[in-house]
Amino acid sequence: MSRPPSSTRERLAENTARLRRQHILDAARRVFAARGFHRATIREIAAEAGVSDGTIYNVFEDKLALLLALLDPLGEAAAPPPLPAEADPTALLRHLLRLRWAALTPEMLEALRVVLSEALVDGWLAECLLQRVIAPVLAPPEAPLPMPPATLRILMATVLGLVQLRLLGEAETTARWEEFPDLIAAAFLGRPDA
Amino acid sequence: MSRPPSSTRERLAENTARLRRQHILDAARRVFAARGFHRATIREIAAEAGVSDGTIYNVFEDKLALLLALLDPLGEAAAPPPLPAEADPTALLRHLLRLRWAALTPEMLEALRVVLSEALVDGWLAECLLQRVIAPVLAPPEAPLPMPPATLRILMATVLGLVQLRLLGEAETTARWEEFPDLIAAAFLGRPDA
Amino acid sequence: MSRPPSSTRERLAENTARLRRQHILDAARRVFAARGFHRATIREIAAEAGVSDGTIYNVFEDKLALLLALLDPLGEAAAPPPLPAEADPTALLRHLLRLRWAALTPEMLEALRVVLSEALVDGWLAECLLQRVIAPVLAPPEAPLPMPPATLRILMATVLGLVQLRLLGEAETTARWEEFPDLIAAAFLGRPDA
Amino acid sequence: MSRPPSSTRERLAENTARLRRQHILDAARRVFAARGFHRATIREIAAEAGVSDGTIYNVFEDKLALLLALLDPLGEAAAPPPLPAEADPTALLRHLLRLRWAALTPEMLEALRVVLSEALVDGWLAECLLQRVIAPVLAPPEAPLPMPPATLRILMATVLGLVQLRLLGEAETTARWEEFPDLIAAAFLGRPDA
DNA sequence: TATGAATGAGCGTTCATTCAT
DNA sequence: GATGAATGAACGCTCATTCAT
Repeated sequence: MSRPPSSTRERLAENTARLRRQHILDAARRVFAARGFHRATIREIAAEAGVSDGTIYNVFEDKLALLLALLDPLGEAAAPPPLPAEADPTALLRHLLRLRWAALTPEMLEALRVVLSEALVDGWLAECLLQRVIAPVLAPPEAPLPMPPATLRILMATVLGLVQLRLLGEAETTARWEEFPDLIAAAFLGRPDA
Repeated sequence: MSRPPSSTRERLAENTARLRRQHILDAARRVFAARGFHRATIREIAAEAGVSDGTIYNVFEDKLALLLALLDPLGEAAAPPPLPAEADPTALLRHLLRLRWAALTPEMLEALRVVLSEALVDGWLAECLLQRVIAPVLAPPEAPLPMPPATLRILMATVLGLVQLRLLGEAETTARWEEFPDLIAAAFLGRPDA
Repeated sequence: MSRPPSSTRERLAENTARLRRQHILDAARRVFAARGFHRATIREIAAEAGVSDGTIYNVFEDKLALLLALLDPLGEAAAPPPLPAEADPTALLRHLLRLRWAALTPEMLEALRVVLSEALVDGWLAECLLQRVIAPVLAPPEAPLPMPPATLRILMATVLGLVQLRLLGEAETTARWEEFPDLIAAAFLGRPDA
Repeated sequence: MSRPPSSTRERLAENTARLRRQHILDAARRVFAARGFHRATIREIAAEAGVSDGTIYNVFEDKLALLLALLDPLGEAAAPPPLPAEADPTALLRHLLRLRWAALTPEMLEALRVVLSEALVDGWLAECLLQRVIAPVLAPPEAPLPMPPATLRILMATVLGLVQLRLLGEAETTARWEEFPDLIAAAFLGRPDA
């Protein structure tokens, strides 16, 4: 009855579906971050996304699936991009930290807020978080900066803890957020002049 | 039945009340830690404490008040005990960290689990946590180890992040938990040969 | 603070609980019979019973438990009372059928309506119905009237079918309801003068 | 693309429509029988029929119309076929019952399962069932076997009750299903020596 | 005409809180 | 005080039905 050949039509529908999915997911991330996983209601998320309750269930299995879907971009952020051939370990660490910092967009922080919150009291989600987000950082396929496991944990903990302080709204942490990559690198390896 | 309450009886009643309050609070901490604040029900907590639902409301305003009450021992732990007159900054930092570690009893970790989880998504609780627990550490009345604010945040974040990793069940962090005070001190100030 | 010793108080509470349970069950039977199991809502039943939704769940596990509880009086009705020492098989059969008929009170018919309706499309409920209601009739501990199994089924089916016709509102069946015990007995064994 | 519809094409389309209708109805019967009217979803029926949800609504008004449509073949089965000129009433009754039994195909039993289930709790459907299926049996245009109305009800009830016992899964009834026409005839009219 | 995503009313159920005893 | 049954608002989720394509 209409012109477009099925493959075009199909691709259009697929695209629409992907957009709708992302649209709902964005709404979920915002509402979850603002209210927490349990206080957020499906109706709120649906309203934020401009769809009806039922539509969410056409795309996601249930409320928990919305939360799990927020993990995906977190995992992708763990992939180490470029990789400069730096000689100086401090400069290399600083570079790596800046990359991490660049990945910590407001959206990412919103997602982390709710995922961390829930993972603290949900063992299964904690495991997902560890395997899909934290493990790739702790054991990268080709670590450019060799480091003993415990030190790696300490470094990871520092980043994680600063994210936490910022999410809690600690004033100084928020105000000087951009300085931390350099400061951490200096605190850990640096101070050649100290 | 008898009117004139003796002071002994009053003191007894007061003691009983305090005990009951602590008893309920212990139960709340355990149940909150095991199930999370929202999944935990007043009924579960009452059962764990061996009292009836209504009794909890004789002692606490509402469910949130139970959570807030868990903050108190956290705040007390921030008070810096003894204080040795150490000359070596690394040894001093190590000592301070060991004190923190000693304060992180299983009960404290249980309380942190639920308080951190909820504070991430409840601004008001986050503020309470910052003022009553984190601020005392970040700006101790008499800092024995002078440190710029940002560095203090980094140190705090490292501890907080390790607590988080442990609460998430990260294997290596849990296994080597006791080593971290020394490792952190070494990572931050150590390297006498660097 | 009050007079009645605990055993009296307990007995009172127990009695109240039993009454409330029966009250809710009566309401459920009426609403289920009028609307069917699935169309009936917990809210309707609660309103009919004059309690709130939640109260029903203090007494019954879930909606299905209300339906299952309707089976109990049906099972009790199967117990064969007195037992006259009749010589004439037709008279004995007539007597047994009259007993069955007497058990088919309006309340019993309401319960049968919804239980039969649901058992037809729910294998598990059908099994419950067979074991708890139908089996005791088909294989009574001491059958006063020896009968081959197939004949017993036919007799049972006749009763069941008449109940069904009446529940469907078949006019003639409803109008002459009271005559059926005698008519069935005559049709099966009787006609000494035919 | 071409306007003038040939009568052949029209007939083809009509045939297709009839086939699709029957196809959907078969699927509905199977799904209704397996899950019950209310538990069955339009989506399940559509999947079973291999069409989409919307297509069902092109053919049937709504979900209830699917159930009503299941009544039609039940009514047709009531039409008395051949009719042998038997002299012996028992043989005649046996013959009639065998005809009924032959009509009780698995498909017919599936339809009866859901129609009886729903008619028990839906007065309007019960009326349809009585008028279109039961009445033709109770008052056949030319009754070959004269019988008083109450006896006719008893006979009908016996058949209906056996169908019910079988649908409930009563083991003996299912196992000896084929014997019942003869057994009923014998029980009602038999016993030449009585 | 066939499709299947969108809709949203309405369901069963939970649980913090109250209050008569 | 202590109790625990009663409450009812609010939740996650379902699914008959519609309608743009």
